[in-house]
Amino acid sequence: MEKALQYILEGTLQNMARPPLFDMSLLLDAAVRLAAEAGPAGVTMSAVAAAVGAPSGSVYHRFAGRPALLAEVWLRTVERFQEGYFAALRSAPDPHAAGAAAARHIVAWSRAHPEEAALLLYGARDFGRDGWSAEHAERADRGHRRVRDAVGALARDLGAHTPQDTERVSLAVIDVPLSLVRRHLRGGTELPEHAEDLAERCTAALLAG
Amino acid sequence: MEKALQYILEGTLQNMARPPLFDMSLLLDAAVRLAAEAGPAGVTMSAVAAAVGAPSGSVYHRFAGRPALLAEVWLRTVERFQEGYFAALRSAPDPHAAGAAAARHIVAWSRAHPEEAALLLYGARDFGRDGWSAEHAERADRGHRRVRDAVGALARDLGAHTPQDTERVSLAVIDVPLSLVRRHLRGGTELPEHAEDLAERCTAALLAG
DNA sequence: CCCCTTTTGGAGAAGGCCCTCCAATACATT
DNA sequence: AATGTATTGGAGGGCCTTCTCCAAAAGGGG
Repeated sequence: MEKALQYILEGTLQNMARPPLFDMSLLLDAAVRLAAEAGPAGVTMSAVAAAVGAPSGSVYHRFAGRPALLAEVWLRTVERFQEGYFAALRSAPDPHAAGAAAARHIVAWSRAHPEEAALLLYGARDFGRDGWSAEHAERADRGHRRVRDAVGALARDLGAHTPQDTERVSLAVIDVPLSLVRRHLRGGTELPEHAEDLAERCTAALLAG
Repeated sequence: MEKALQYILEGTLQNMARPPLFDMSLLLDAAVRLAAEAGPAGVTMSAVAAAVGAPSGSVYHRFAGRPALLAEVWLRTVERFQEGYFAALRSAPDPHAAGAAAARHIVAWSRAHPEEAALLLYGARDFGRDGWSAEHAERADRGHRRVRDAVGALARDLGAHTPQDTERVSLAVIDVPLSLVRRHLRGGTELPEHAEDLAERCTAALLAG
């Protein structure tokens, strides 16, 4: 009865069907693992299937093709990250405090989700963005705009006037913390305990200077 | 006669042979172009051959295989970049001035060599470093150590004591300027005129703070 | 117990890529 | 002109990947 309700909510009226053994999130989890290990090139349809023990048909049942799979794994990761990132950016009325929270969030989230963070260090282009469907491209654009607007608002709160000022704020609250993460993830070492402190300090220096 | 001298200097004694139509640097140039367009995955042996109109045999005559080609294109690019980078780091006795020069060099070099700069935004791992020969791995290690030592020396001149201080200096003179380049190269826009100024300013803020 | 639907399980075609191999070639020297 | 050598030019095998297709399976609802 509860299952039925769930199916109705999802739009599946009529009769019930065989429950999935390999659902979308399971396949995406495997794709994340593969991408973290060997980069986007390692995310092949057959590798994902093999990673979860599924036949290739099941992968194609969930995703229209490799471009769709790459788009979904990239977008899910970015959107999961952004969820907390926007919250951090709005966590304080003082823009300096908000910037510090944003910087800490990037480092803390990457420490908690190292494999997904490894994905963020690539770009949508590396995940075949040029071949994505219009819907996937639109999702990516929407996320991109949201970040741009949020950082732009922060820059205004900080008294930024020129495009250079805005770019400096972007570097401070996005690129510098990400660089810190990249430095350790690429080096194979874990993020040290003080990484959040260092990120916050660098961000503050950039916002001030 | 001059050719003979050149051959002798290169160690080719004995008889002269057919001059190459597709030499190593020509093939590497094509590989750089391909990597800038489609990432390391786009650098296939057949794509490089097709890009210069050579038969695949000529590519294999120069490179033992795809891992060797990827290693050479990566190492040549990194070493070309480092050449000027070390000079900039040593261009002034004052460490703040040296850091500023280093930051400006990263941006200026990337503007002058956008395709090679696009390579630098990846990592050796993306170019298959795990499968490189011992010689190629050693070349990569040597370059890595030289950078580490040079930045470490700069950090000492700046009075850095803790590992965090050194890491902050690395961020200032390497990662922040690179992030600025990445931001524009990935966005498809050219580096603006003021990019060097912005990089220098950000680096100075990080070195101070 | 039967029905309906989704999902599984896997075979196989098509195409791309890595790499090998070898005869033909072109050229500086003698 | 003859020689010796590095290089070209390209055919082809083996492997991996993407993608299609379809019969069999599985399970909730009537």
